[in-house]
Amino acid sequence: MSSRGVRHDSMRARNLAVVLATIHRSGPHTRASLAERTGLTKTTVSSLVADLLEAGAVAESGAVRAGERGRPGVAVSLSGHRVAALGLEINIDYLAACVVDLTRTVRLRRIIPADNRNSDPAAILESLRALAKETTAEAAAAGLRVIGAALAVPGLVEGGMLRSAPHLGWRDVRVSDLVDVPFEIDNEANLAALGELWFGPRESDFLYVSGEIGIGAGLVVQGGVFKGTYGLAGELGHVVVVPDGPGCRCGGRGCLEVYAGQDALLGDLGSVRELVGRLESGDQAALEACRRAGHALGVALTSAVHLLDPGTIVLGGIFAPLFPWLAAPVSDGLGTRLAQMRGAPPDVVVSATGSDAAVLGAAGLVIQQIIAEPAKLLGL
Amino acid sequence: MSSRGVRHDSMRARNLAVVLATIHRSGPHTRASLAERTGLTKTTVSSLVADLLEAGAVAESGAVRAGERGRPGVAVSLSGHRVAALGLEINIDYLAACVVDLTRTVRLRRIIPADNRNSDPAAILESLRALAKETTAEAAAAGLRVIGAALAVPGLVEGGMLRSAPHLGWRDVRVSDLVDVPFEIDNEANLAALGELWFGPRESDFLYVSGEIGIGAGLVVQGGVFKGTYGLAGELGHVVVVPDGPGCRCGGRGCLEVYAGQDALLGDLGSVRELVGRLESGDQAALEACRRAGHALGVALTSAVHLLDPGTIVLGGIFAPLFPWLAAPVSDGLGTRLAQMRGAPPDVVVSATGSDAAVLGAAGLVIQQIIAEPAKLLGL
DNA sequence: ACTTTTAGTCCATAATCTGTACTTATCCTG
DNA sequence: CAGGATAAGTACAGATTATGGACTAAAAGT
Repeated sequence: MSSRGVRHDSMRARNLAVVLATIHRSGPHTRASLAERTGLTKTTVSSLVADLLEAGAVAESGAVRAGERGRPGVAVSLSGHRVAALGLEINIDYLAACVVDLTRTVRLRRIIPADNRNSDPAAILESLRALAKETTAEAAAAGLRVIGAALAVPGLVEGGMLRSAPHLGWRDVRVSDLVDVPFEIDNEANLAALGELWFGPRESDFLYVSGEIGIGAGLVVQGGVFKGTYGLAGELGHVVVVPDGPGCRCGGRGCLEVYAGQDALLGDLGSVRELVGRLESGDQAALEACRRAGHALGVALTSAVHLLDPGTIVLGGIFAPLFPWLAAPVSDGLGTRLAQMRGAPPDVVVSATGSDAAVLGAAGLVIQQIIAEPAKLLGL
Repeated sequence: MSSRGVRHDSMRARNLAVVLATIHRSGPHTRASLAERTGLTKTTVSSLVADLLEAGAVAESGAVRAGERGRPGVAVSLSGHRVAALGLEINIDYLAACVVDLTRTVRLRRIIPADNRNSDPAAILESLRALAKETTAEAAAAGLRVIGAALAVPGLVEGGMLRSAPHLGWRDVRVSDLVDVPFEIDNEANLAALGELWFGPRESDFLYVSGEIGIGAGLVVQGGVFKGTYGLAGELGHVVVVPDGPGCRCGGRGCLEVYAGQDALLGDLGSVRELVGRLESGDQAALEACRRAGHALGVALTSAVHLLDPGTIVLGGIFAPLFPWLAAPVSDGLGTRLAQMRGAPPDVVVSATGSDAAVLGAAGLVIQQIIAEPAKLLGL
């Protein structure tokens, strides 16, 4: 809770952020239109823009004629050529890194396949450090200064510490000294949801459903992920579908995960790719498995919609490739169950960012912080 | 989205709010301790406090000795003697009003019994206007200036307009000219949740469950109610308990409301009071009805906890008097279902504000706005 | 060429906060 | 009980930042 008073320097910091955020939200602006938008005077805006130019956050990009007459303004837009953010990801079977510039353009992408199940944290983190160093150097060669980084991990994060990552077999791992710029760590599902927000075609608030071995969900609202009191919100996989159904590893019964988790969907099959193959060739057992999962997903999402009221539902993770077969049963379930309560049920759409969502979200998180607090991160 | 720049006057407005909020959150402070807390200088704080004193928002209340030695400071605390807020409520069988001062002390309370089912909006609003006028006058007689009002209604509110209130039989009613101070209108369940926050013993975030004819819930997080994209969040009553259970008026099947709504609980009985009587005398049918409802509530709340992760669950509305019989089945259900996923399930407690929650929440909303923007509402 | 219009800058002024010095009030010590 | 130590609160000059009107710049229309 920010209970700090506003001093002169924080006033200026705030105004720098307001100007930068305005450019970020609604594209290139002239100083004059920025002044109108922000309610500041042209003089003040000029001075703020001068600082942002010097810091490399924005660039002038040619003349714009606003009305019919008069001197044309100079467009000021985000600069994609000076500062950048590093996104990192540790997952079950790979390490990934990406560099994203201020305009949210992906400038670099690296993936190292690896088997990280039940692995030694120290060794993996050493590889990740090397990857980060290499990627940062490559970015520097392209003229980009990496000024912040974030890491996505498949586990529960609390206070900058990885509390537990069951699939990696890690517990209470502190990740530090990974890079020599400000650094953050967050849950993969949360960051994937943000990746979809910033790198997908999303506009309004939505619920990102991430099917993996478990099923998670990230509610994106007002540009952030809703986390709950203990950071445990969004456990869609354990929403009750059948109150006295089969037992689940969580201790409950009839959870969504039992019906639509990766194990339930794949059955004897080895991979999602294999399942898609079967589905494409019309295999009845595979089609039936998808129908059942879709139905259960529809029931769980009905509860989620009543509680969270998201504008859109985005299916990601392994649900993305299965979307053609899941969409109908899910939408139908939502449609009939929600019919009377609201004009129309939320749209159910497929994730646009696919398996890159989490790394991109990590880099995007840093970009968002730069735009929210340019003075702090750009040293103004 | 506040994209306005900070000017000199908004800097001062913000600092007035910071000082007032600090006093509000952590009790009386001396100017010196306010300076330390807010990061402002003693000089600035003195000047801000002078303005707040003049506006009647705070009062000096005697000396405090902070350490062992030195000049004692003067305690500055919220003033309960100058400005106040008016809370109003329209419900099925009454109109209510209350006046609350800045310290959130209830100074006045009025209830007019009435049968408002399928009523004429104009007539009811006329009674309410009279009630508001009367109450404001009475407050004035006690030296309190009412500087804002809010109204709680049992229905869906959108953009300052009452879209629909099924139990009143109202649709698209615009409420205006009710009082001659800034005025707001909001949903009864939301305001009841806030009432519990501000007038009950709550500290952290919680989920307020309001049992009425339907079952609503308000998730209180960071001092506000989470509303969702279309303001429809918190419909706990239609969370799916049994996917192919009996049909519900919402179009779904097996919703919580079917098992734990007022109709399901009361059965042939006429009122909650009657049900409580039966329960107290050990009536088996009544006990069984409560057990069933409690079990269903436990299932629905399990889903809610997985999605929303509230720290505490507060049972209000008709669930409050039934709490002794509901608590065990609800807690047991949550406990077994949530066992593996988290250290402990959220506490399930009874509402402390009872049926006053909504009017109090309405008045509290205004108080909160005064504290959040003193410059605006106190004319500084 | 002259007017109109809009963009952007200059500079004196205004609003607000800061920092140091000062006054006030209390307790402690000898 | 005088003198010192300590802390609260105030006064005032100074620093920072935004404002507002005047000014310059660049384009279009006449």
